[in-house]
Amino acid sequence: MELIVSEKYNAAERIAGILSKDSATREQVSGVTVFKWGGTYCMGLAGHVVEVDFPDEYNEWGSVSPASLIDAEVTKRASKPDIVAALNTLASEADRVVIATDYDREGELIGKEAYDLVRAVNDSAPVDRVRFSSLTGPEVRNAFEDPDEIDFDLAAAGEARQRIDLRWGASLTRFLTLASNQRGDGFVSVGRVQTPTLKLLVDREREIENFDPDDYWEIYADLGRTDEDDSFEAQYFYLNDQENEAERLWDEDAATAVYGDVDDASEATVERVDDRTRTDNPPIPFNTTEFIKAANAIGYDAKPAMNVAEDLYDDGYVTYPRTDNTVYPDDLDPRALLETLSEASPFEADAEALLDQESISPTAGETETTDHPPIHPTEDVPKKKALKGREWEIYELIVRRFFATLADAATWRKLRVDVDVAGHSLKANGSRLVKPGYHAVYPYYDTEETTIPAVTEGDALQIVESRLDEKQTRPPNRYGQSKLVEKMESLGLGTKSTRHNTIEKLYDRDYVTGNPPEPTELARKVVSATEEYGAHVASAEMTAQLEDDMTAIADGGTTLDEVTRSSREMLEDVFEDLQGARDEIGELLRTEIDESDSVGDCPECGEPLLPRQANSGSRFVGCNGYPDCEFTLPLPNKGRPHVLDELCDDHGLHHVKMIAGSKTFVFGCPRCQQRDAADTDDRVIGDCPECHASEGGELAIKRVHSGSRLVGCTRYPDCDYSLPLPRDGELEVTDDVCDDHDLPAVVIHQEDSSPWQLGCPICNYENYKS
DNA sequence: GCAAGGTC
Repeated sequence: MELIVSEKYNAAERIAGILSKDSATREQVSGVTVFKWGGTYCMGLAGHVVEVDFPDEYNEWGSVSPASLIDAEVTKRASKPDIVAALNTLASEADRVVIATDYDREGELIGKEAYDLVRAVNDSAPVDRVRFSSLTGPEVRNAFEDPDEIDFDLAAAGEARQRIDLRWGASLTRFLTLASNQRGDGFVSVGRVQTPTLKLLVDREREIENFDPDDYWEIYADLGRTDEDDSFEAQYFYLNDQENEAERLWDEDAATAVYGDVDDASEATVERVDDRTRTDNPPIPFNTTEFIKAANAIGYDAKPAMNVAEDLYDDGYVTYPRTDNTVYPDDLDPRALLETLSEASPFEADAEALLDQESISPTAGETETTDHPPIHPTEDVPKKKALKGREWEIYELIVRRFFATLADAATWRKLRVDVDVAGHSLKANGSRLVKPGYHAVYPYYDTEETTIPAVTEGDALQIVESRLDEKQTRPPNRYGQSKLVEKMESLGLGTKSTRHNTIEKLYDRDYVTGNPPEPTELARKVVSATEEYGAHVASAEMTAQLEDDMTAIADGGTTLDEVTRSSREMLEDVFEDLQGARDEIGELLRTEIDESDSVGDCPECGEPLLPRQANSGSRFVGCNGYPDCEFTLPLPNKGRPHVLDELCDDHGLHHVKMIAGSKTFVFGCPRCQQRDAADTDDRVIGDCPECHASEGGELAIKRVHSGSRLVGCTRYPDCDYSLPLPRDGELEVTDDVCDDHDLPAVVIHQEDSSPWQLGCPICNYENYKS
């Protein structure tokens, strides 16, 4: 039996289809769907199915020093047990195995991991490697006709990255977390990619804060021939020391002097008219970064944009969305694809217009890779109704980008008019789109025109109005998500598959808030601490050096052991500095965490109250003075607590929100909640329909630990009969008793709305269910 | 409870 192993399910399906001429059938092996034809099985992995980790005895953060991770053994364990089990089952029976993972470094490593799993159960079957850069018939058949071997050096390069990232990330994260006394999920996370990315944001924020604005002046005049309708705006300019044109005047006296002359004048003379055309070339094909950039421009954040693209890929409508490639492969036939799209609404007209062009020659970017093509639509075109609104919007963007890369260039007419006013020069620029070219099929760019009337040299124009604008230089903008992705790419931080996830991680770790992402106090402190004591991990240089080392390993110039050894020596040096400054670092991180996360002051000792998590997992608000002060307040266990700005009038404490995806809710003031929970304590309203007859259980209104309310049996947990109640609003139990269930009607009084007649809790629940 | 990289 022969076994083919690919990187993912979709690729396995395609390979099986191509090699079996669509005769392959599906089969379940250890709960995994695989493909079978003749004597061949083909299965897909899910990327890495094993992951690096330290042995179990290193799991205990409290009893193992972070520095001991520097020399700890790094092992591999199955992270996708069912897929590993399926691979084991098939590999043990195989006479030959073919590794068909993606054609890139990480694919080589994933293939080598599969090889190791195969060898563990089968030491004799030959293991070949095939490489193809697109999942098309000719490419795939060619690769299988001429198989190659696994490149163990290339895989070792990937393994070096895994080990170095784990050792640096885990040891430093534990060190900073323990030094700052963080518990629960409030850990202080550090890594080769996330920390330099965070530093980009923090550095920019520092620039913005330290920015010292300068005053400057600009002078404008509205010029016209006969009436104001015809007027256009011209701006004063001069040649500076470097003989370049400049518009900004830095000296107020000079500005006022020039403005005085312009304001006094009544006429301008046209000195020069420059009329030229400019070619506006169509954009390059979508790689992941270009796609995220374009999706950003129509309102999608990086991660949601990728999620939608991945869904479209899974449905077969677009090609693989994680790619660095900006050059269409030779086997893509744009004309054939256009013809398919020309039969699909609403693309008919645009596709046909492109087919009518004299020639169809796609644009190309600078990066050409071997793993996947640029993102483009497939031959399988969905109907608009078959997609959700967001999916269609992204799908249309991808289709139109494909169109744009095949379309002709646009042409702009650029008109520049220079005039003289009292010996000063002013200029006006007009632009008109004379040939829309690719803009006709790709309407996402700004094509606003500025018209200026036709004037000729020597014309005299009236000065309708003039202005002296006082302005100030402005700090740079924060990085938006797409700018950040671009910046990460240019620095080599992360990969096409991870950059959007890294940004998401910064939000999860409370390092950034808002959009564009703004670094929090904690983020600044973490960056400061790592810059000072663990410099290497805060700098993009670490990645650059790792890339060089990986290239050397792949080329055989050095070895995995050599590279990881010298990396460990560096990490040891970092830890020598860190250990000496442990208290300082702890103090630095702790004070800031207190300020940004504090619920308020402890009523018993005045220290800050902080959201905490006990070792049991239960959440509470605890006093920073612990163990000297043991004051606590309960919190729900569902979700992560987030301290809001809003303050409680009664207790002066901040309201707390519990972040739990779609179940996110505002818990409110923890002290009020504790008081209300005590007030509503088990008000009995009737008999339990489940167990009153046999055990005497009664129904009572309860507020449970999570903060929500319910009607439940007093014999809980022996009887778990319960009925839901709304979380918010004051509860009134009326004298109105339900004939069917012998329970009183309940009314909910909410602020800003009329009372909600809930009625008998059982009737209410039955209505709600139906 | 740690990283980054795959993919779902």
